[in-house]
Amino acid sequence: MAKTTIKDVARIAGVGVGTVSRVINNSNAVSDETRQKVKQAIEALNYQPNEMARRLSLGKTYTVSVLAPFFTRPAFVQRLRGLESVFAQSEYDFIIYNVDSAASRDKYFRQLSRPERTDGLLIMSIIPHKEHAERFLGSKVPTVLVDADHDAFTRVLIDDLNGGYKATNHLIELGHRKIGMVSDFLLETPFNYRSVFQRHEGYRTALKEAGIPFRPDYFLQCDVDKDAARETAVKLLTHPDPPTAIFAYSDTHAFGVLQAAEMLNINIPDDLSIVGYDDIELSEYLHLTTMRQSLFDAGAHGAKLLLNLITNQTEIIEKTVLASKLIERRTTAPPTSQ
Amino acid sequence: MAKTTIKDVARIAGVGVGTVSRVINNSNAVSDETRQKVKQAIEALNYQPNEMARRLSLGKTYTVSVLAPFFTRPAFVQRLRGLESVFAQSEYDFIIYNVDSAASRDKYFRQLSRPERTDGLLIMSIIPHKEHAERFLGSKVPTVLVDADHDAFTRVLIDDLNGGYKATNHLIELGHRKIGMVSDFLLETPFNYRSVFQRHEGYRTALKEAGIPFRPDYFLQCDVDKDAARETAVKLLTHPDPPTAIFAYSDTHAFGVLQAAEMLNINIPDDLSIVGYDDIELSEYLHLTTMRQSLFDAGAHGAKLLLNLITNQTEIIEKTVLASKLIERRTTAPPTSQ
DNA sequence: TGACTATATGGAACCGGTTCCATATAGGAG
DNA sequence: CTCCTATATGGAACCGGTTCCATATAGTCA
Repeated sequence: MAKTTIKDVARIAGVGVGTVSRVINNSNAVSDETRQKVKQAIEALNYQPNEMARRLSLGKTYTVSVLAPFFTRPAFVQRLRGLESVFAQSEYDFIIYNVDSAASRDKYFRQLSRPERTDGLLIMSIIPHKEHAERFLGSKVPTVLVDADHDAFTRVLIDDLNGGYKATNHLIELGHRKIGMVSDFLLETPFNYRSVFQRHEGYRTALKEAGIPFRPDYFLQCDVDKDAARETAVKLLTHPDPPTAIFAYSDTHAFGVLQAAEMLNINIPDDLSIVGYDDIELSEYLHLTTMRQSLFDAGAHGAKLLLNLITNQTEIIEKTVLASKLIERRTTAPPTSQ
Repeated sequence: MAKTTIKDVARIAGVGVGTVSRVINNSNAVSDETRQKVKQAIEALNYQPNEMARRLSLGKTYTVSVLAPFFTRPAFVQRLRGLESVFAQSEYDFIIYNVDSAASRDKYFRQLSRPERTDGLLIMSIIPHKEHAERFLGSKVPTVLVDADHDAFTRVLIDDLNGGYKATNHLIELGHRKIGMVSDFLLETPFNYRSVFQRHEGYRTALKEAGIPFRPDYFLQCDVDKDAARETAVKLLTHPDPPTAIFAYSDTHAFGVLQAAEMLNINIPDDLSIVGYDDIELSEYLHLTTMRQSLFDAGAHGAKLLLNLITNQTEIIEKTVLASKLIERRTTAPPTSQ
């Protein structure tokens, strides 16, 4: 059986194509009688409109593009779940573009900053440069940032500054004075993680308030990768004057630190306290004290904002900041020695 | 600036639209001279063809649909990574449809079994019923199954039968005779996980070969959910005659069992051995002995098969079976008591 | 009853590509 | 030099919808 088109329906129902179209989009005035005829014809032919023709005609893509670096990392997956829960209810498909290099980022930014390519853009954890930002704003593609800050865009943020502060302060309140941080790279990333800066900033603010000087030798940077974090943590823990507590940029980093401690026979939490960040699923198993951020909510909220932007074409820029919360488990305790 | 179309390019280059189209699709014979003129015009106008118009005209969607239940579970995410690595290189977008109920499965199956809706279908861990299978085959939408078995489709499988066998046999070789299994639901799922049956089958075969009778009271079923698994494991471990070893359907199940053991002060691996399945990232941290399956490879291979099917329209049905491999860590040991 | 208005409907034009077909031109063979 | 063929190219028709515009019909009011 050949594809059935709107013409077939019109013929069977004995009406014009315009009328069929009106029935499908239940728009305007169509008499009940005609509506019935058309609906029966649609039923009889098992007709479904061709999506591509519809999109071309309407000048819409009914597609939302999600740009995410390393979308399979636990924190991203949680946010994706949030996105999915919203987009699945809408008439928009969402396509994930995995950004794993500056080159792929630029390629996707170039391709997707055209309204004829996508109806909306959701960018995760990548701060657009000046050049990119101008392109997006000029192109009028509705854009929402999640976990990336830029004044010109509607965005959903986690209060990483406060989160970094609270994590560090928790260690200080337990009595720690020698507090290291294992961070993601502060400068050398093509993705401009805003959260890296902010958590670092919060860490330093907490130290400062407590009158603890910042020690560059206590602040090490490495990739979001358990093995890299383990090696980095080994360096920190074999320091001649090692810290008694470590704030890790992510739970993944924290797991590397845990592994390093295990290798070096350092007892957790007696000889070393660890605070992570994210509260991914895994963290509960490992009893990791960590900062919980509502990743699912951040994703879901970002998706809602984007759909709203698409339908309402508003110029209003919204900034939502979600809080993180300390979840105390078993990797932090007052320092024993010293 | 208004959208630039192929007509604008034709006008600027002083040629017809047909010629521009030929240059874009670098097809057929176009003289070098003309080709240059057109390319310059494209460059000058920063022209990019409208994807929707192209798709309508070609009668293709350039879209591949991925159906996955619970796509954020670790095992699925790993497979998705594999898919992404292949599709990103191709000209196809891939759209993920999250199947979380029989209703959503049926809805997506109905929608997507039309060639005008999608160019290809990749179904994960869902075995199509007779009715669905017929629909797909009739519709001629190229379809590949990953982790789901059906004679009529090209598919990528893990050898779960052998995997279940090897996992159980490992416990038997260590000297265990009282071996329980914490499984996913064998019957009550709308998704027909093939792997559930197969691992169960492998488990029973290994027992049988060792002359150990199957005990229904040692075989418990629950969702792929750490908390559910914990509760189920508690039941098993507070049995009057508890098993000395447990084979868990998934690593997620295994973590629930680990938690239950911790709650009940049962020592791992001295008082209880545990084997999981999947070898997700988390498993290494927890030193879980488990069956590693190459999830990434399964996804990547499935994607390649699908692209191949789309371009070559072959009728040949391929069946690929990937092996699982025992990774021995620290949750298995010979039984101490009895 | 006639004029005017509101409602319902058919169908052409359009969205922006691709492709087929007709035609023009150049080059080669006889 | 003429005829034939291969190559290059322009442009109409088409993909399958939506929407605007023109028209027909029914209903309202004086």
